Parts: sequence; C-alpha cells; structure tokens
Amino acid sequence: MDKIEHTARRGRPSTRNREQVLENALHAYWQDDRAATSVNAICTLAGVSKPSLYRDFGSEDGLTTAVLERYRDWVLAPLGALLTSPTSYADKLQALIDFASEDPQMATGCLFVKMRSTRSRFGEQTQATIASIETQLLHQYTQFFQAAEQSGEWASPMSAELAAGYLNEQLSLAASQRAAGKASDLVRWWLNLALLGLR
Amino acid sequence: MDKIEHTARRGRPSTRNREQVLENALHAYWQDDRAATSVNAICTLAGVSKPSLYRDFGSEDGLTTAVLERYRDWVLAPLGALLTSPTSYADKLQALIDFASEDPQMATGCLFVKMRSTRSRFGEQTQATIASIETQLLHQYTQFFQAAEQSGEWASPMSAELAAGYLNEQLSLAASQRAAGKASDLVRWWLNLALLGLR
DNA sequence: GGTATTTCGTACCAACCGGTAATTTATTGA
DNA sequence: TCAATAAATTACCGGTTGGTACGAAATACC
Repeated sequence: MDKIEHTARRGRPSTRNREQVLENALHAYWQDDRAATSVNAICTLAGVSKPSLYRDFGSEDGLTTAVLERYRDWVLAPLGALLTSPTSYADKLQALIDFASEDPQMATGCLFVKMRSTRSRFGEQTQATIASIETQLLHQYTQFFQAAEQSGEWASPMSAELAAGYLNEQLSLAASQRAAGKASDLVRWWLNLALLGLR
Repeated sequence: MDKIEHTARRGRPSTRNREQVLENALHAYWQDDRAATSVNAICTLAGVSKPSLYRDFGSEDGLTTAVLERYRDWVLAPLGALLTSPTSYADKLQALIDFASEDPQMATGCLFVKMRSTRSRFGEQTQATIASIETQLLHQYTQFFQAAEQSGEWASPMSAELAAGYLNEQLSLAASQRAAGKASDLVRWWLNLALLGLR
C-alpha cells in the first residue's frame, strides 16, 4: 500500500488508520454519548478490527484520552484564541455568547462538558485530561477578566477567579441546553440574562 | 410473618419488602449514579433475590420509575409547597436559593436533575416520568412568576414562562454543582448572581 | 395427611463488555 | 525460493448485564 516506503521495514505493511478511528470515535462520542458507545461499536464504525484499535490506543482509556485531546486541539483551542484576540472586553463576551448559543459545532453540545459531567465513568488518563482541560479553561477565563480589569473595561466586587468560574459554569450550561435540543434563540436569551452581572 | 393475615390467601406467604428495595435503590441512585448501579447491586444492597425484585417492579425500567416517583413525592413535592406558601416573592426566591445551595438533602445533587441529564439511557416509563416531572416543575415555576406579576412584586419584559425556564435551569445547575462537590457558599454566590435578573 | 396454591430463591440464559492469544497474511532480505 | 519479521484478524477469554425457568418451600383447604 501507499505507506511510508522509504522506511521500508520488514514484515507486513501497516494498513491501519489511526485518523479514521479517531474521527469516528470523536463523532460518535460527541453526537451520542461516550459511555453508551462501546469499543466494539467504534471498531465497526471505523471498519477496523479490535486488536488494531488496541495496538494504536492501548486501551479504551487511551482511545478516550486521544479523542478528548483532539477535541481540545480542534474545538477548544479556537476558543482560547478568541479570548486573546485584540478586541474589546464586550466584544469578546459577545463572541463567547455567540459561540455557545449559535455555533453549529455546538449544536449537539460540547464533548468536554458532556464528559466532565460523567467523569467518574472514565479511566485514569481520561480523568486526568479532563482535569487538565478544566484548569486550562479556567486559567484562560481568569486571564480574560484580569485583562479587562486592568484595562478598566470591567470593574466588579468579585475576583477574576470567581467570575471565571461563573462564566465557565454558564457556558457549560448553555452547551448542555443545546445538547438537550433547546433552540439557539432561547439559549442566547438565557445566557445573556445569566451574564448580565458580568457587564 | 406479620403480613396481611385477614386476607389469608392460599400459598406461601409473601416475605418480600418493596419498601426496602425502594429505599436502597433511591439512596444508591441518588448518591452514586443510576446508570452505574446495576439491578444486581440493588439486590445485594437490599438483601433481596433478583426474581423477588422483578416480581415487584417488573423490569429495571419499572424500578427506576418507582424510585423516581418516590423522589418526586418526597423531595420535589415540598419544593412545590414552598412555592405556594403565603410569603412574599422575594422570600420565596430566597428560599429557593437556600434550598438549592444549602439544604443537606441536596448535598449530593438532585436525583431528578442527574437522571434528566442522562435521560436517553433510561427505559420508556422512566423517560415519560422524567418528562412529566419536568412539565410539572415548569408549571409551578410559571405560576410562581405569574402570581408575582399580578401582585406587582415582579415586573419584567420577559414572560413568566421564559423566567420559569431560566429559574429551572439555574436551580438545576446549582444542583449539579453541589453534586460535583462545590462548596455551598460558592454555589450560593453564583446562584445569586444568576438570579439577579429576576429580582 | 394429602393436595392445591402461591411465593421463594438457586441456578441459569443469551448478549454484550473490555481485552488478548494465537494463527494467518504480506512483506523484506538473503 | 525460503526463512525472518511484522501487522492483520479470527476466535476466544472471564466478567457483567438485564432477565427468567424451574424446583423447593410454605401455607390453606379438604
């Protein structure tokens, strides 16, 4: 096959497709529910035998971790970029609201939020990754508020950390609502109401 | 045994204890997680054989439904009573905040909220019961706001239905936060912030 | 005592779970 | 051509799931 021939090693050439497994697993976990999606199902979806999958990911925990890391890099990273873009505090807040309530990517909710809400079901690696992403997100939100504080765009009796936690919870709630099938407009309205105290 | 002897029917007298199963199941589902608690586990906890349990509840779906109905009658009903008590709008709102953020009963979250967030895992009966409770709750909240509107205690551009939905979501969020182990004070602070727009 | 009746619980079912041993297949190097 | 090597997969593992068939046990009626 068209595999790396310049490193032509002995033995049967690899035909497995880590990418395809990752893509299928990400889609399945995101659309449906990780806990209700078995390794067997992923194998069938991706057209890959079980031992192949286990050679690539080691365990279900490994697969789940890889999926979550990919989600972090592909979906959550842009959100971080948004928070450090050279726009005003109000614009960023509005962009966050838009993202959570209208972005088609979030139409079935946020995979991270879904997984965090059932974190106890997962393996060690996955739980560690969830905790890591949570910390990273909160850090980004905190910096967002600290910057707004310093530039004078935001003033409040509460600390940046407290506001960050609140923003995190409200955005997660919005994601859950979208996952539950609530209309974009409704989610937007509620989110605006919730973030009134951050204006 | 001390069973209904005046109806002394033929055959071996029943020794099973529906109550004990219900109590154990309610506790287990509430404390931990229904989806991670097997029928086998409930049988062991309650000290009852599996066929006995199935004789009483028919199926796992039946057991789950019975548990949820008990939760509705024992935990959620008082909340409804609170909403129709002869106190002011502000007092009721405050009581709701206290209940969600401080009541020791809610220290491990709300069973209904937990189950609603994973409703797709459940059987037909259970899903129907979840939907029914949701409707009932929203109805109570709506009436709460309508009453406050008529008495002039609350005026807002938004409809009572919209406010009811928002209140429902925020109280659910608070319950989830407590289930996640957040401190009462933090939950209370955040909930106050979220309900600012309902004052 | 005998028998009809009802409940009890052991011991089992097929389906599925995550995970793997072992065999087959495809390639390289001599 | 033929061993050495490495990846593919078939066919299986023990365990758990929700659910039940069936014989043992306990009562009431005659």
